[in-house]
Amino acid sequence: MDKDKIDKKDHILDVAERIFSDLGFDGASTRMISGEAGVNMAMLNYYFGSKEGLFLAVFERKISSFQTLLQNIGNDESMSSWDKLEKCIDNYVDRMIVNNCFQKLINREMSMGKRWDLTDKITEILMINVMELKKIFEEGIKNGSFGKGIDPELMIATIFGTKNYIINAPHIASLMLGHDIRDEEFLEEKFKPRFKTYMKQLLKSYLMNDNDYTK
Amino acid sequence: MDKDKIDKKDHILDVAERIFSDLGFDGASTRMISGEAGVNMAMLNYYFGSKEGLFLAVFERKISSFQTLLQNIGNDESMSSWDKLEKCIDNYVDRMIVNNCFQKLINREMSMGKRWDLTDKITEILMINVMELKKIFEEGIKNGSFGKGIDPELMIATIFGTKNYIINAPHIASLMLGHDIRDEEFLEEKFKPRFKTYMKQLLKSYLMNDNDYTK
DNA sequence: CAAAATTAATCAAACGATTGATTGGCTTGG
DNA sequence: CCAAGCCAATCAATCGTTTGATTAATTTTG
Repeated sequence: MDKDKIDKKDHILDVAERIFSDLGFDGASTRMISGEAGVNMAMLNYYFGSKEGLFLAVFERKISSFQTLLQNIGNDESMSSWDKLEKCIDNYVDRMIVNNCFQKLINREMSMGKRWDLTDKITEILMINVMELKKIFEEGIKNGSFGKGIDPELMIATIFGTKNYIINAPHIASLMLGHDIRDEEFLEEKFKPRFKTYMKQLLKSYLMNDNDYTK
Repeated sequence: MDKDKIDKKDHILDVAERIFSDLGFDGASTRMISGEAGVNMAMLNYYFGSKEGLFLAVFERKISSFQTLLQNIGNDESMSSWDKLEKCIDNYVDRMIVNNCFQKLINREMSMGKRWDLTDKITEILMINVMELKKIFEEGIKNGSFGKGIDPELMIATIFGTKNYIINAPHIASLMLGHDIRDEEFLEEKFKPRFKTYMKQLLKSYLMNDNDYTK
């Protein structure tokens, strides 16, 4: 049956995603992935062409679920610029917890200079989110919701950067917060609300200033 | 001469630092490092014992140069809490540019779970900076300079996170800013001042609010 | 319908390349 | 001369990938 084939490919992708996330692209070996997935090594190349093809397949599957999610926030005419921004933040925070292994994987690969075709594809995807935010900021400036003196680009760096910092350095974050960040209950009940609140206050304070720098 | 030996070891460490930073531990090969350093491959093992030994040597050299560099601004009685924070930001931004290769290396290694002895060591170093900032924030809250409702821990995440985002994803950052972030002249003349200004305004807006959340 | 032909899926084995590490001998300064 | 510095050659291991054979499934044909 066709169903079985898809299930098997999906199972391979599940295993590959976990191993890639844990060990990175270089650290993960095709033998390990095939072994853990219970399939013959040659199947990886048979199905996905190459190790890199497998990695891309993992990536594409993951992001296809993202793509549509936040796409239409920006185009919603009924929301104010600030409401859109709030919605984006809620979205990012919720997703960052669920997919933190995968996010780590992306961040690691992005910081690596090599494998240009790969990073190009990742860049392409990430830039969608970036542009989405940028659009909201620029719209907000135009219609006067946000101060004229704000720096949209660096604000984006702050939004993603703060999120990534927590994800990439959970060891440090845990020490800082006085609680293991990987504890799911703590994450869900304490950290997520706190993080959302903080982010919104931080951005709001900055955005609602005119930040006039012509002292 | 002994001097020559030290110079050569140092040169190897220079090259190794750059290559490890660019390609990661797994991605960097001993042949590449030795080749680019212009020494025989066997010399790496002769000097440093192993690839991991070389990696550790890169770290220790860099860390030892850090140790002395960051002195406690926090204990200066003559500065206001805000002035201290400003000074810290200037410090971090300046340093981030100089050592961005190494910073990348640290961030990657921290996000990777393995090599615990190493991450423990890195954590120790990074926590010094974290605690320094935390002290300033808490002092500012206590003496009324900063609003009571602020979230010091997440602010720290924002400061380091924003910085790391630029460093780790220069490809994205460059696209965002419309200019290659690795262009040194642009970095020094345009980006650094802009980044400092943004950071200070962002933090100031947030800190000077009372952020009362009991709506 | 049944036999033959074709295609798809799977496997063990081996491929060439590259990895980090080691050897043994050559060179050289003290 | 002799230890330290150095290097070409080589090691076993592992890497991602390919192969050719085998089985299972599907389609075609008489």
